[in-house]
Amino acid sequence: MVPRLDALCQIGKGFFFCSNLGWEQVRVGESRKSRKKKSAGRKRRERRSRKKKSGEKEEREKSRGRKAEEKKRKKAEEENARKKAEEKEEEDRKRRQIMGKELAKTYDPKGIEDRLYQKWMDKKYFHAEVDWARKPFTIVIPPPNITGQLHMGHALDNTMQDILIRFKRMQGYNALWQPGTDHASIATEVKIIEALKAEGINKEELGREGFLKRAWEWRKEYGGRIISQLKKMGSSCDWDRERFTMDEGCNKAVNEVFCRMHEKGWIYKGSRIINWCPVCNTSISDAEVEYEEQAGHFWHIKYPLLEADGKPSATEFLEFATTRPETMLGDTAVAINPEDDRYRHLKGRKVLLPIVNREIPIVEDSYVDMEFGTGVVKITPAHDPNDFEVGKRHNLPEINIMNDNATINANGGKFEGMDRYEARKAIVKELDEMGLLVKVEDYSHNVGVHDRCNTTIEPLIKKQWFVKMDELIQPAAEAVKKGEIRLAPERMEKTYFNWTDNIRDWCISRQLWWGHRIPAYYCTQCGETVVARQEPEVCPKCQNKQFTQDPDTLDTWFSSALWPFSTLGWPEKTEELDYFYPTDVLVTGYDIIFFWVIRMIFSGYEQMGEKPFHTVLFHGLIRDAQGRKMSKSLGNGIDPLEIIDEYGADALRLTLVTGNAPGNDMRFSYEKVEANRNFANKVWNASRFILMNMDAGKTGQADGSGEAVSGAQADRSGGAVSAGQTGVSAVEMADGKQGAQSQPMESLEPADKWIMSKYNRLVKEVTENMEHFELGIAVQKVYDFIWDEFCDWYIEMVKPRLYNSQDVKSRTAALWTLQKVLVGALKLLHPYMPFLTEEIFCSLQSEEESIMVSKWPEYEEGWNFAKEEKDMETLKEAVRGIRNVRSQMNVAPSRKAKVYVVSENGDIRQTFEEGKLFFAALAYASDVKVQEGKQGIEDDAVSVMIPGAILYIPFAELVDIAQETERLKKEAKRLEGELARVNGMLNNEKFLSKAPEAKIQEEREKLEKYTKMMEQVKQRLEQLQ
RNA sequence: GGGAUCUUAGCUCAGCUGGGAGAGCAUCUGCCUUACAAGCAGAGGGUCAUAGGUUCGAGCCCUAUAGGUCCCACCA
Repeated sequence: MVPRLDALCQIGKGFFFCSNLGWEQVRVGESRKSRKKKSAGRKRRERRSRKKKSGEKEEREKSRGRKAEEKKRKKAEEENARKKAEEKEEEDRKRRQIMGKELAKTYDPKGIEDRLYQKWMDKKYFHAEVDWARKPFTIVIPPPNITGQLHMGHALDNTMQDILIRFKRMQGYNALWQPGTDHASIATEVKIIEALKAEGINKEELGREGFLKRAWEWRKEYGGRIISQLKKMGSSCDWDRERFTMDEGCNKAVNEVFCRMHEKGWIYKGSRIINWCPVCNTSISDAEVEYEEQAGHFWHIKYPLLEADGKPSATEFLEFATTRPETMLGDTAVAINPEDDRYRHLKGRKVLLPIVNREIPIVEDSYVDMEFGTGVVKITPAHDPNDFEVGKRHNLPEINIMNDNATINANGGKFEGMDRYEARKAIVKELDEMGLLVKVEDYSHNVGVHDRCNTTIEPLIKKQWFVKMDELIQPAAEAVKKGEIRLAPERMEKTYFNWTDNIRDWCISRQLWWGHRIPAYYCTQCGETVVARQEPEVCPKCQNKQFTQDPDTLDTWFSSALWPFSTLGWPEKTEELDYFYPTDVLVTGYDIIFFWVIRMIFSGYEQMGEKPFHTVLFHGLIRDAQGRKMSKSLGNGIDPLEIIDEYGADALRLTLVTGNAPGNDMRFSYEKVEANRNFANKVWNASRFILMNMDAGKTGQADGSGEAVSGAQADRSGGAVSAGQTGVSAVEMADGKQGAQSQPMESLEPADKWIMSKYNRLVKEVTENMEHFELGIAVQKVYDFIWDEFCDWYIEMVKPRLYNSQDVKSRTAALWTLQKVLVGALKLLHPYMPFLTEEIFCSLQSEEESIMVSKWPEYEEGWNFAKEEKDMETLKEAVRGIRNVRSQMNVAPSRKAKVYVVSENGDIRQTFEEGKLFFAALAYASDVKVQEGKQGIEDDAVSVMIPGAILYIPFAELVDIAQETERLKKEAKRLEGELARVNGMLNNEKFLSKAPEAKIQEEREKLEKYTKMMEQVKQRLEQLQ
């Protein structure tokens, strides 16, 4: 039966509830209050219908945009200037439509994001050209795989890079973010093979040529996907410079490096034991092997000792245990520790390898651990890395018993053709029958698997190309030791040194087709190997003219290692290379320190003679809400694009970089994104408020869209007098375009100076944090400033001034400050939330065409106002105190009450006088009386203590004297505690003699403050009695 | 086996060089106050894993212990 309406079905991660209203998605495991749920559902419905409308509008806007584009092209040369103005006007108009009207009460990133990104692209803001007059700042992108889809890891990585690059760009650096993609040799090849399989084609049938053709087609089809996804994130990469690890230039770089290192003797071909993946049919490097705990068995086996007459003993055996009995086919010795007394008598004797019937020696090697098992080890040099070493030391033969697909080869005698696990069974069975199997234990051990396909790797001896590491690694280790390259967080250095100190030669050849072909050529006649940049013409040995190229390709990380300079044009001597290299910061996950970071560093030093970057900024993994790794197999991955679609790119970006220390893993949750989306909305609304008040002045004037003002505005601008005079932008004022108002300082009120002072310090701190790569801390400060200080306090303080059309000067100063601080805060926020900030910025002012190329705010000594800061804190404390008391007594905000401020301190009285207007509004006061004594105040008024003043609120019918006394006693107790603490410190001679003077002074001031307050409380208590 | 890291409010985590414990979410109370209910105002909630030590002073530095996570090496 086909489910109709109201059917519940599961698709992907979420449940979709199908009703005749449409589809609603409710996330699993979400616990919400039903009230909230309902309202959220309503909201969603509203949003949907809104979306629909704006979708239509978008279409209209788009087609309008297209027409404008065409016109633009025609008139381009002659009317450039005029058109620019027109464009701007059009943009402003659109924006006003969105922001000014009631329907835009919430920030909707849809439509805005794509439009702005297109604008940035059109204006070429991302593009960087060599310019010696300016300082460069360069980041090379960790090239995403062409097989890839954007996942949360990319999202984090690229957000961090974009934040840094936008920050530096605004600071005036010539910022280049060099983008590109990685051919990802094995990962891509595996995927193509899968795709071919689905078509019933196998790789060998297709042949190398055909396969590569397919691979390039693949690249064409999927290579661009992740790029377009990065654009959705807002990444400001210089797309004109996009590169690919297998493009012509990178190819050239790879060949050049290979040849140079070969000439130096640092690349060599040799027979070594390597990690072989029998499924991918290729060798892989040590770094590509992962260890997995697997339940297996421990087979205890004994080999008979050989008697003097060459016959196997029936009584003497050598017993040992193994996890891979099948490898016995390749055993060429049995080893004991030379110190082992138990086997002293066996030195020099031989054992008979059963089944194979091969005589093999007993060798002595300190590698054998006497404590472990029986202290006897079978030695299979061809199939175990340790045994290989032992074999080399004792000149043992290496017998390879396996084919490349992990079946037994001819050396395995009758087991030939069997799979390794089949052979294992058969051999164990046979040994058991021969009475040579002592016992079988369950055993859990680590098994090496290929990180790409999870196949158990097989150590094999193969001829492969290697990079000799011991010398190459030295400058790389030194660089970090000396601090020439800084790893952040610092602890990553230990991981780094762990690798440099234990480096082994790097196996770089892969038996794959998709990748850089090794530039080694073999003479078809004499077999001579020639490594050259191009195919040689004649064999230097036998003059033959025919060659075959080495069929192998290079490890994919070989080309990635050259990325910081190959993308800038190396090996050509380009100006870019001169100018942008060394790059500045590399941002990446700590999981590829070994794969990539170290290899870039030694390649940089070796090829360029210089570091590739001065700082590596590491980030952690993004986990799911339960703390699990996001993975395909678990199906717990969250698609960043879905998040962008629902909450906007800015909210996602902010989520990824806040509340998380550098290098630490992070749990991803929808709640966090939601909170940040809410912040975007907060910024949007604060801006909308300011914009409305600016526009209030302009309505009725030139602005044609003036009739669309909201009700709120209409109410306020009722007095047409003020309007025309106060419609002023911050930029206009700051630039002195408003005559006398060009010196706003004089007209600023204490509240204005307070927020300016706070803002000024914010600029300083945020800039410092960002320069130290403390991205999370920096944005947290901006967030707190905007929400807590600017919105919750300053905007509220200033409202009465904005609504009062009589005092033009005061209103103008408030507007100027609002705009100045908002624009500044938006700039600080821009690297994190580029879309939102750009959209608002362009609406707020008409001078600069984009926030992303505007100037980063600077700290200014002249904007510090210590006195105003202190005074405002006093007022805030008074407001909080009153709100607190009212809340405790359950007084509705609509019920205003008179407030008396009593203080003997003239300065404090003045502060309250000056702030009277907003103080009354914030403290729900019908009237504020500031006085020295307590004349006219009823005894039963509620009192609030702040340092230096007592506030009285006469709430006669509400006040319960007993309750009030109780409250004051509580306060007294709290103060008592504080006083005890401060006195404890100040009476401690050691503290006085050793603590810094500033700290002592601080405590003294506190003592004074608390003492005063204590007096006030006591006084008041007496009055109440 | 070697190393790193974490343990802070009910949950997720900040807390930079030691100087009176913070945020978001959740909870409770009151508010549709003319920017924002995706909001406003207020409140509750923590022996900063445990035990020692250094210091006038420790969430922060040192040592040990317990538990979690991760990396490296690898057990034949």
